[in-house]
Amino acid sequence: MITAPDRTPLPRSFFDRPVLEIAPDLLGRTLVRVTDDGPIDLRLTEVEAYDGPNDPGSHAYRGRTDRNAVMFGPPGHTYVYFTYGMWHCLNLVCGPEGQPSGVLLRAGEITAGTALARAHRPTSRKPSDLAQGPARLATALSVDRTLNGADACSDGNGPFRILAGSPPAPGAVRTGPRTGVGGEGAGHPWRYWIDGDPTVSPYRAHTPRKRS
DNA sequence: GAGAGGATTATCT
DNA sequence: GATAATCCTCTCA
Repeated sequence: MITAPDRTPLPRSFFDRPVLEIAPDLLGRTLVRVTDDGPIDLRLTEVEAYDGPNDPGSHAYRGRTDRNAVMFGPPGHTYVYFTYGMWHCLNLVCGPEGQPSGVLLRAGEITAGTALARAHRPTSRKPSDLAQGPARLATALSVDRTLNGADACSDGNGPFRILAGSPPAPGAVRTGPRTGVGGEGAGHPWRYWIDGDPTVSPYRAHTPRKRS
């Protein structure tokens, strides 16, 4: 007897907690991206926490700017930023309003709407790499800056919904240093993933770019 | 299979 | 002007 995953949407109160509680609790949940062409379901397998003003790796560490303003807003909204001249990354704003914390969605498994996701990412070679990495995830879900600040907890027709899903067994959740963050911020084990999941992006140590 | 390096632009100092 | 919460392609084994 297989029980269907819980498709109850998570309430906004889920995100109104300390970000270090929320991040591991998001693993195994299902993010539904509603596009004009149909919904795509993504089961989250890897996330990273960014703890606002206390976190040198956070975009909000140096205070509020036009780009990161959404992180200072109410929880349960999306924060989308553009990086490396080519890619978008998708975050969820956490914690009480005024405290700029967020969770970067690093990787996941497409569980429905696979054809749509493949259309967004035609270079993908196998199902497990459709959303293997933060920029790939955003590309597969057709996320760009027009979705910055979208409500992920709306019960109506919003572009996002997050379902309760099926959280992994506590022992299956691993933590470790974050990717791509150097300096003091590298010391915090604020990256969370589901152990052994093939969609988790491979760890790469922080490598400063060489000068040409 | 694994490692190195180029791509490309918004944002901040 | 430098940097960035990265990905893709090419090269070599």
